[in-house]
Amino acid sequence: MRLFWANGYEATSIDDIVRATEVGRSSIYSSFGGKKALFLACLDHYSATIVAKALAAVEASDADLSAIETFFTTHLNHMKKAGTKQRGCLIVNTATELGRSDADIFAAVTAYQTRLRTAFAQALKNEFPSFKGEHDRLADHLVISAYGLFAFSKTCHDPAILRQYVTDILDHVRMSCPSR
Amino acid sequence: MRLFWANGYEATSIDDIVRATEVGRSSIYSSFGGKKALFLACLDHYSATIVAKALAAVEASDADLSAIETFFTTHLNHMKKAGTKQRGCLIVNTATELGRSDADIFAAVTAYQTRLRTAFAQALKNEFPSFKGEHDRLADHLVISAYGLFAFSKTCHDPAILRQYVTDILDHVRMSCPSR
DNA sequence: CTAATTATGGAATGATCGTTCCATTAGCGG
DNA sequence: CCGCTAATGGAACGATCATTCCATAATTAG
Repeated sequence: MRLFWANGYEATSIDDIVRATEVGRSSIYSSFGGKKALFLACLDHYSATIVAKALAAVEASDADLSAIETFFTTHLNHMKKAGTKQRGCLIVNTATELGRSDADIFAAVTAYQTRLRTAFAQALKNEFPSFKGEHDRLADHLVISAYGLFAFSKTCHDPAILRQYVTDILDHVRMSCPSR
Repeated sequence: MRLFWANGYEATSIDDIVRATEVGRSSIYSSFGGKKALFLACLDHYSATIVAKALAAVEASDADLSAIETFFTTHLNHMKKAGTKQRGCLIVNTATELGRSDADIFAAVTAYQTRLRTAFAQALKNEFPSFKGEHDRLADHLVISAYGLFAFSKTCHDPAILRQYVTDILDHVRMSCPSR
């Protein structure tokens, strides 16, 4: 998964994976069936581990705006630790690299988008119960902003710029809410 | 250029280019030297044509906020026309696919980022002359938002969502300015 | 018109791609 | 301990990758 995450789908070969792990080619093909199936399994595993951890607070039943803030700052910390070797987000990388060229991969990416959007929308509903009908719109805004943060961080990991962007997003959400 | 734009660097082979154009392999290698050099030339050409056209209003000496709006809505129209075959932005695609793995390509991507940021900052200075010191911060915000819009549009081209996002960004800029 | 130079189509090269095959090994029920 | 099934290491396959080479065609100079 780390190789796909760092280098992308096309740039990662089965040989790379065999070299990086202790498992042989035969085992990979008997377990997964092929490169695309292996990649789909990596997307699933990424969603079940990395995404699940990052979204844990947001997907909690009592999530509020601070949970959304946690989601973004969690990734800011990851980026700060990664230094010059930024991997961004595997799903966002996949979305921009492969787009809709493969139906199965596209479905996995869309599932991630929906998961993110749903979690954000629910947290916004908890935080701003009276803000009827605008939760989904704001959730979309947050999803696209997350895409921007991940894509941008692949080539610029200046913590000041990234942190400022997250602050701006959250300010924008607060400014859009009815309590102001 | 269109092939790199639509399919990415790794997924585009020299054979693909030979097949798609009327020019032979030999001519490509004698003119450019290799795949990477050809790709760098495509990045330059993209910047000189597509980016130049999209940024024309923003890079004008009298650019203001409406010029920035034009930049975003121009791309919204391109996306609407492209339908299900979204290419996004060649530079953003390159940034997320290759990141910092190649120094020359990274330099080209960084040049684009700087160009975008500088143009946005100047337009903001024209629009809000008294908004001292915050132009660069807002310009960074717009650059990352553009990245998000391009990356997101590769897998979701719902015009309503994309247009709403652009509207939200511009509202956010206006809300951040001192005239309110 | 001819000779020298440049440009180009297309075959050939070695490397690497994803995938398959097989011979060997390991695990295990009897 | 034996025989069977499952797992695995590694060679081999055809396809395709980026690149090079060469023989020919086009162009230009004299």
